[in-house]
Amino acid sequence: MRESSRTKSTDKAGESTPEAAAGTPPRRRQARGERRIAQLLAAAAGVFCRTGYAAASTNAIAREAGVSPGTLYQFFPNKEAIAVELGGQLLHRAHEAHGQAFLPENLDRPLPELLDAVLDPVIAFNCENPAFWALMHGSGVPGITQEHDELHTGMLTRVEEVLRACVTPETATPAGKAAPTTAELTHVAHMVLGIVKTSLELILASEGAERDAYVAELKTVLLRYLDPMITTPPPR
Amino acid sequence: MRESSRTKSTDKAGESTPEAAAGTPPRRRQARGERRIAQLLAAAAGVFCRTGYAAASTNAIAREAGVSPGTLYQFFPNKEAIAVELGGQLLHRAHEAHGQAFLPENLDRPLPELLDAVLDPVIAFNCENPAFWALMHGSGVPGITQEHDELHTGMLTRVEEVLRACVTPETATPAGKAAPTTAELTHVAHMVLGIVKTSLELILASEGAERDAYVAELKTVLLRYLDPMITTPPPR
Amino acid sequence: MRESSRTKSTDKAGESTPEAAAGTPPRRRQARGERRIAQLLAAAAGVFCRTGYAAASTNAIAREAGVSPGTLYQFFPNKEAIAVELGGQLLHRAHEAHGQAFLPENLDRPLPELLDAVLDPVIAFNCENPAFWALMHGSGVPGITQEHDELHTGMLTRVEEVLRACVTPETATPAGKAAPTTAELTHVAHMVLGIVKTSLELILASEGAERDAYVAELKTVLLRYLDPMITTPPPR
Amino acid sequence: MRESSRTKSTDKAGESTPEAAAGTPPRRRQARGERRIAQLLAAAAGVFCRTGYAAASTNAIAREAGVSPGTLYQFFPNKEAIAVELGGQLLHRAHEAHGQAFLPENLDRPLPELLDAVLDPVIAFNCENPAFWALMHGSGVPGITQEHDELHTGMLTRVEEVLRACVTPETATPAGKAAPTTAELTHVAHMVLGIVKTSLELILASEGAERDAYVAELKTVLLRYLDPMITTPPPR
DNA sequence: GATGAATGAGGATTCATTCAT
DNA sequence: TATGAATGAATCCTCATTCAT
Repeated sequence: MRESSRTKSTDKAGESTPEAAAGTPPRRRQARGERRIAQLLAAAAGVFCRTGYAAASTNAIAREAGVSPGTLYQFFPNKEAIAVELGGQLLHRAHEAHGQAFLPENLDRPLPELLDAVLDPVIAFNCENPAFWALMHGSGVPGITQEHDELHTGMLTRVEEVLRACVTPETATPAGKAAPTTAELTHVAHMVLGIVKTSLELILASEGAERDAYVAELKTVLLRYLDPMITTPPPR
Repeated sequence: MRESSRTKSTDKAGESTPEAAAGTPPRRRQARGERRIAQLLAAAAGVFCRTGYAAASTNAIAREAGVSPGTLYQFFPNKEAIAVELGGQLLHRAHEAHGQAFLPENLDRPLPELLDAVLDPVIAFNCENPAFWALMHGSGVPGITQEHDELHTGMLTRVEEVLRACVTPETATPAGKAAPTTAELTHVAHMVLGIVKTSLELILASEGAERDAYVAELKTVLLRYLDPMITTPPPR
Repeated sequence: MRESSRTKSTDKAGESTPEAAAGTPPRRRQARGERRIAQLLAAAAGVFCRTGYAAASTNAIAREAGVSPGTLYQFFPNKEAIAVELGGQLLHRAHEAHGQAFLPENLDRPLPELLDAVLDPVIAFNCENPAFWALMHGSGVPGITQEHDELHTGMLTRVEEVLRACVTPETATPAGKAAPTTAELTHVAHMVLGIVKTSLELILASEGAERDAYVAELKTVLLRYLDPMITTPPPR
Repeated sequence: MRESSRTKSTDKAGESTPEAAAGTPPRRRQARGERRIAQLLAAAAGVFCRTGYAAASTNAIAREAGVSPGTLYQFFPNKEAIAVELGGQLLHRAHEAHGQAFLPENLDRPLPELLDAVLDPVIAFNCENPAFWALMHGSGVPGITQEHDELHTGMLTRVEEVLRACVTPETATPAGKAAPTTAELTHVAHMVLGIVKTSLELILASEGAERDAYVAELKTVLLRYLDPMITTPPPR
């Protein structure tokens, strides 16, 4: 009964139009639709942000976008699809943002710099996309949850990689440190992400100097937490 | 549109019953009411736990409690009031459970012991009252939020007090540490609570040895975070 | 997500009421509900009759019953359930009505009388329950369709039985008639039912003398159709 | 609320085109329009067949036709008009197909032959145009109903004519038969059409040998029904 | 107090129909 | 003409809340 599936035909083949003469470009229609979709997604982001996914009504989203409910349903088969699409876009941007955070060259830098390099893009992204937060936590939408879990797992993996790289077994023991097991590393990675997450909440909820203070505090926490288990890279 | 309003003042001062002599029926009435309320709150706890506050319907709560919706409304003016009351009770139990955590004598003990003393009851309480978690986070309801904020503020205050006690200005500077400002203390307290909260999520989501590992990890994080700003109490 | 399932608890245990004193009969509530259900089914019958199942709106049914849409949904989980319940009741009555039509003693009577005996109750039932018609044909509801198919198959079987009884092979050939095969009998039964069905439409659409005329015409058709293949029972 | 209204008078008188000289473009236009209409009607036939009239959406028809909804409304003022036009065309084809059935010379042939002559084209037509069936029965739309009634009345009239021709009063009484009144004739015609209709359902639902069996059965029914009231034409 | 029926506004979704391009 | 976006009323259904008994 569902029709589902986004429109977004994007087939700008041009010449394939039936009974079209020659140089008649029958696009431009898509453009309006594309704009509407962006508009609707922006509206959805706002509403999700303010009320959360569950409490957000499609009518409210349509109203926020300045269109009728029917128009919304011309582009999205249901409320969930809006969240999925928006989530997908945000996730994509998140991946991009995080991509530059985990550059290999960062691994050689001392922990404070590494934290800056990794955290700053993540924080910036979340500050610029507050809807990301609203959608990812407690949307209850399978599609979103799954994709978010993938993102989360990805970050977990990357954090673990960084940790593993910084806690090389051979250099681990001068001061009698025991190299952590894989399970321990995973726990640490979970804790790190959790700390980042909870700090992000504080950061997003504040602004200006206070926000900066929380950013600094987050870095302090992680620095103090991780420093003892890290083999400071020798000065090159 | 929202009604809010506290409910059921629960002030069973006892003396107010006019025809009270010994074990008379009138007492029965109130006792039955108390029982109903407890029944309803227990049901609400279960439903909130399973579905979250927003998705929980009053009818579902009434059904879970084995009573009719009308009966529910005999004791609570609206859905919000249930959450508020439940939150209040959980808060109360939380205070009871945590009460011993913040005993003044703990303040004199070294940080690791203090952390044990404070965190263990908190963790135990949360493990035993999962509804507490469900209610406090993501209810989005003004009434709840307020109640939760009170709890949160209370804990914040206590944490701040502990911190302030451990970081007394006069003893602060031997190693050249600058005494933190009130604002800084508040930030730290927020961070500490956030870390506890996020760790609690990991703890509640795991069990057995893994749960223990996360508990240990939480303590490690806080220890390393707070240790540098604490004036180690001199051995008595 | 659906709750489904009729209410109709009907548990008039009486004494089982919690905290009930003694002779307090806590029924009577059911009575109102039962009445409402009947009311709603009657309203549904009317609306289905006028507009057909698909075009009938639940709001229209509720309005016809003089209640709010919510009330309707207190008793029926969805539109389909109304049709199923109504269909079930009508089917039940239909079975009752048809039950007396196919009494064994009718088989010995001459064809005209047998036709009277069988058709009159069927016709009467359909005239008194026009909703039956509306629901059974083209409702598209699986539950209904299935039950109706069962009814139809039942009637088919009974007609076949009657035919088989009246066309006994041993007496079949005095005039050179060949005994029909089972497949042929089935075809005949289908035709007979089809003729009844189509005539019923004409009968239901007319009234008074015209209706009687169509009834007579139906019997004429069947008489002439079936007579040649029937072994007239010898006068007792 | 209903719009009704016939559509697309299709009066391509030809002369009305101003700039018509020979094979000029203007003609093209109309030709294209004709093609579009045919396309749309074919699509509508398919959709009506699959889902029935009520459940068929104009968007679905447009999609099936490979055009946009706007285009559809360029040729038909509303959904009803599509059904009416399609019904009209089918009716037209039906008339063409049936035309030979009611040829005057058939009236002189003995009933079995007459039945063959009349029924075979009707059956063939319905087997080849299943949409006809879907449209005519259960559309519930005034416009359709009217159109269908016209068709039905037309067939009724023809059947009545045939009957009247075969049951001429003057030749009616040799065996003591009373000439039927007009009202009686109408009833008989209705019954005949009903029998054909119901048999057609069985025929359309089966295939191969079974279908043939039902065709034969239909003819048997009608033969036995009508034979007694027909004055067998004397051999010329 | 307790019950279960009653309410009605509100939410998601559909679809015939219109409009700008 | 053709397109696809836009509309909005109408549909089914839910649920917090109230009411009669």
